[in-house]
Amino acid sequence: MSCLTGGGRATYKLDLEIIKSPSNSWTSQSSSPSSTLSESSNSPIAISNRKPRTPRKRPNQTYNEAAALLSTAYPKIFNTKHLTKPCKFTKPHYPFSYESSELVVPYQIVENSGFLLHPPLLEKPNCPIEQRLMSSCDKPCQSPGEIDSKGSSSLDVCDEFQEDFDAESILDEEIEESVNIDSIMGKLNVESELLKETNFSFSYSNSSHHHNFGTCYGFPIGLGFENGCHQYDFGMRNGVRPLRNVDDGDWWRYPSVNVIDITPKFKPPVEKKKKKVEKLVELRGSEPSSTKDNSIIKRTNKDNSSQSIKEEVDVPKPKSALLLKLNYDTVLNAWSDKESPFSDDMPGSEAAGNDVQARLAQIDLFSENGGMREASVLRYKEKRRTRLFSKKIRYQVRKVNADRRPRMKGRFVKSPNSPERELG
DNA sequence: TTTACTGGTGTGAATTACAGCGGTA
DNA sequence: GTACCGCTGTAATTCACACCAGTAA
Repeated sequence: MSCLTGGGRATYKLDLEIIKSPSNSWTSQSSSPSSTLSESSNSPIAISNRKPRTPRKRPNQTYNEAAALLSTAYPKIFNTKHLTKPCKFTKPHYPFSYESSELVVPYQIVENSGFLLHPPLLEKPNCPIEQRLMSSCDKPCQSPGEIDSKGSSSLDVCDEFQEDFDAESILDEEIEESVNIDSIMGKLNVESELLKETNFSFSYSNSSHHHNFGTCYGFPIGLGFENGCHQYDFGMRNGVRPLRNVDDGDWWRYPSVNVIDITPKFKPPVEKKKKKVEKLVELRGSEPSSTKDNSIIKRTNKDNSSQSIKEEVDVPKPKSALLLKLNYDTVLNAWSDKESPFSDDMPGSEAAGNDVQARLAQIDLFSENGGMREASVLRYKEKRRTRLFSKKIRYQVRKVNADRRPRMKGRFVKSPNSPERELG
């Protein structure tokens, strides 16, 4: 290596290029077509008819360009000063993977979108459900890095990820927070009209909006659980999800239930052709009965009250007896006197952190009001508050010495004041 | 006397993005 | 002829780790 360094940096690089290229083959200095020439076997002068490859964009370049474009077009909304270095893309998780039991609902984009979720942008969308569905349905290939807020608000997630991203911690978070009952308790304002022919169209209506949506993965919704006068429908993970019966204030920040875990798994179709044939048959033969055969639950909520009127055309009866029974009133009562676990001030809050132990001591773990859960949440918060991601320096003096030590290409070299040199 | 530790850089493995190609409808 | 899809190969990028000398433990 040292013998190649004669002519300075440029020569050094050129020599390396020549060495790395196959012998007797002339490679152009442009980076792209080398493979084309090398493929042309023996002839040293091989002319390729292939169209030269277009310059490749760097990863995240498209993202950055889009961000710049958006900031140019809408400087008030997309502020480039919040544009942080995008995180490395992770493998997209496929929401309907049948083996997956992950508790993620991919409707929020966190990674690589720091500026997109920055507080100025977090305005209430005009069309709530559309917003959700667009992130889940209209993007068949999940944007990498999409994660679910899973128990924390959008703002929390945003801050969390801007501060530090730790998959293990997220896993811990999900485990420790366990089942998100709170999201299950949401009361629905969803009116779903399903299954016209083979398409599932989701519709939603409240006092001011009514939206229809097209096919979304083609999964029927209507699976739910009953409790007293309520019947709860579970939207599919990428479809319509339960909405809280709250005022329009923060509904879009709330987490949702992962329906995959409570939905009977069924196998994907084996053959596309067969499916198409069945589809045609169904279209031709069973149009009148399609609305009867499929579960359709109409739910209207005109007065926005908790007692939503239910028009049940045909009660869904899941074949498998996987039905979640939830004592809604009891859960509500249990949580009524507790503040939301997601509304705390996170890392910076020293007072809250110092208070954790005291609060833990006061919690009756075996009370019927969920003391175990509160303790678990507090432990988790304390753990998250005190976790370290940076390198821990155990000996500060060694750091000082290392900083003073001379280096050559990052490696320590003998200092001019070393005893050996003095002796020599 | 031995060993662990300290930080910046180089390097190879791993990962990701994407153009190009062939097959099919 | 065209569009779509899946596969393959390559370039670009990220990541983890070794390396080095001096010194405290």
